[in-house]
Amino acid sequence: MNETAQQILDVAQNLVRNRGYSSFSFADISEQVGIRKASIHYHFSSKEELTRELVKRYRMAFQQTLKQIERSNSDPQAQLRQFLSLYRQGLSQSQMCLCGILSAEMAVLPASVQEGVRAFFAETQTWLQTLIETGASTGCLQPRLPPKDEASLLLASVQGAQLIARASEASESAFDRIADQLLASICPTP
Amino acid sequence: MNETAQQILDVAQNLVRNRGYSSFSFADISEQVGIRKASIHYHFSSKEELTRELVKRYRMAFQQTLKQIERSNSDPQAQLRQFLSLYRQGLSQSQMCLCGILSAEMAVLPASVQEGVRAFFAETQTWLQTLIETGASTGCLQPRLPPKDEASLLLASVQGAQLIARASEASESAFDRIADQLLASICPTP
DNA sequence: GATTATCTACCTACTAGTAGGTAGATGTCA
DNA sequence: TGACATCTACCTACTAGTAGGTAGATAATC
Repeated sequence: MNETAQQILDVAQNLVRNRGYSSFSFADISEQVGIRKASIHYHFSSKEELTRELVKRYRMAFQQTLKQIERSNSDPQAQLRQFLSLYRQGLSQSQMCLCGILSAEMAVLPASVQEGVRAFFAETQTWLQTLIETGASTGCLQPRLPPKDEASLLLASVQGAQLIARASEASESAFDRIADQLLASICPTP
Repeated sequence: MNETAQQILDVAQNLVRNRGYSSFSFADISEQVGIRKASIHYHFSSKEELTRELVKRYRMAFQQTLKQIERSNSDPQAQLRQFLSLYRQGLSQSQMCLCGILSAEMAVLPASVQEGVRAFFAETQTWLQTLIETGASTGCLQPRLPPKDEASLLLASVQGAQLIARASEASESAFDRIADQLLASICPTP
């Protein structure tokens, strides 16, 4: 994948995270990248393929980030905090998670893209679940729900926060207090 | 507003809650209602007006439901439980809240529709906040966050749960456990 | 080294199809 | 007769995608 293809994906990612799948067009991309609409088809044969590659790249980058979080924090509590800050970042740019906004449009996505989105959520939920299980076994964390449900709650909360941020003044500071509360609810009470 | 207009809104609401604003068309509505595409324009001059009316009707119905919840439960805790069950219902039909899915597409909505969506979130958050404040003052509830933040957390969680339900197997039973946990976190510990 | 062929990355010009929307005729009641 | 509701037939603007071509870099052959 060459530089132009990467640039196309970069632009597409911004467009999707702002407007969604149905509302981004080859014309939009062509304008921002500075090549003709038809030339996009040289790099990606269809909108489906482009979006499939976009989700694939996003998933890989996200997994890399999660691995990075693991490496730089031995403490599960700190890892969780850093995970939450990932979503706070998106929120502060009023951008949703790519797979979050795609999830809202699930019904109109090509099957192959749906698959990628589902995989993203499975991966992310598994990572959170494992983290919580590890933390629970060492006593760093004290989940009140089964780790799987605790992971669901965390994921739903951060995705929901990004979603409603576009329509309510759920400010960044509110996100911070909510994140603290979410953390507190699975950390051992001192 | 006559019967046909109501029927158009009914169909439109289902379409939007499944596919979103950009992906529903007059052709879809015409097919399901059984009238010609052009005839829709007799009832609603534009897509913008149709969606504006749709959001307006949804907000009014939602406020009515909230009032109904107040009337049938004196206990704030029970009211909260019923509010959560409202969102569980949507989830079990894999339908998002109308304003939830519209929020994801905020950037491409006509200004007048954006306004309605923002109003919905303001109203709903206010209702939750007032409920929590009332519960706190009578001791029925013991919020750990400022009522406003607690309301944000609840709203973000239920909206997020509906969002990710489309792409992950966050089952209804998971929602129930999460709802219980959310309730437990603002109820006095016995 | 020059010729030939192939490949890369783009272009212009077009297609079929769909979007929301409009004008004006037609039917259907009270 | 007149208001209401729906129709046919159309429009413009835009969508993803295609056909066919081109300049220039790269590789293969003589």
